[in-house]
Amino acid sequence: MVEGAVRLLAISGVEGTSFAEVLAATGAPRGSIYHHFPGGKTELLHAALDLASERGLATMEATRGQAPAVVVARFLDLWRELLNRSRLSAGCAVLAVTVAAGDHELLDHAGTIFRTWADLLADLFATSGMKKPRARELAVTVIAATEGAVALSRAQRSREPFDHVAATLTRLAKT
Amino acid sequence: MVEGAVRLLAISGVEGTSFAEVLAATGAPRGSIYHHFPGGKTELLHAALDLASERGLATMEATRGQAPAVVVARFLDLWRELLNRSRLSAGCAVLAVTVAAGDHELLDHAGTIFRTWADLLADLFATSGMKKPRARELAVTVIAATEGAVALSRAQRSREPFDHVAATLTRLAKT
DNA sequence: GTCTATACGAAGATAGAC
DNA sequence: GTCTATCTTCGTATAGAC
Repeated sequence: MVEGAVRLLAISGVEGTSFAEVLAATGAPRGSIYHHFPGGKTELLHAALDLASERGLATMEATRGQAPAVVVARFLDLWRELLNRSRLSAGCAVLAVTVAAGDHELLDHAGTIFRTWADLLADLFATSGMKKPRARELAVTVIAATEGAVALSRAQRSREPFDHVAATLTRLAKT
Repeated sequence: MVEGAVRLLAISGVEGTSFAEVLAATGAPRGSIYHHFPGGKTELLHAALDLASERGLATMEATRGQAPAVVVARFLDLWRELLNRSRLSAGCAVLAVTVAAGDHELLDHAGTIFRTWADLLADLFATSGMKKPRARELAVTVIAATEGAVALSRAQRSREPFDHVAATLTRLAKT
């Protein structure tokens, strides 16, 4: 169910992620929503954010010890695969929550996730010998540019924006 | 009223941009909504997108003839001012529509706007003598990275992400 | 735990008076 | 053109049976 919420967030945004849609997409039993999520939709969204966050972190962590260019390439792969699998119809669930922002705590949660991602990326870069200020700047840029690129590619139904950004980020990571 | 819709989109997203909110924020008369917008909320959102698009284009066009670094700096100023004025609570209205995506036509409209922005930016770069492939790649990267940076700064309630991205983009435009 | 039924409110949209 | 009132739909949330 949380899995379904992440998928729906990426495709339809927060308002498209209603219980009815989640149930229809996952086949989960209607009667047990408030048994598992006493906090209702807000709690479901928090759980979805945590799941999306975990996946990003795990993918990045798997590249520890490798060169910055490899780390960046793997990060880009993650999003390229999302675009390909969904045929350009899915974006980032965390960004969806950020932009919808019905609730300050949800916005904070999304902000914390972005920060955690940047912390990990910067750490991975620094582990490869990159100086810390530059590692942090590159980490933040990679995340921001990729998030924007995924959104643009989705809106334009073309991978052109993503590919241009990926090329630029790859170059940045190598120099 | 369209003006108010743009503001609300940037702050609260599509679901937060209800007629009630728009009216409360603008003082517009309730009875005339469907007189001016027979198409209802969808039409209002399209109008808001057009207004947001125009503003971006006008700001960029004003830098025609100047060096790429100046064009990029002015583009970044636009968004930095938005973050500052709103005390990090506003984002991009076009991105808000992109992510909410209740309607395919709205998504297409948002995509067209991003493409138009990129076309203009690339043209401005090329006018300064930059080779066309690089001009296009830089244009797309500037837009994607800036959109992502604004979203991240809003979520984290910190201008750090934006400032890092701005520094990187400024460097890219100079080389 | 999961079901059905239902209460409650919010938001989009319409009708008709002025 | 703008007003008030109202209708409908939908989504969240709750209650109580099984």
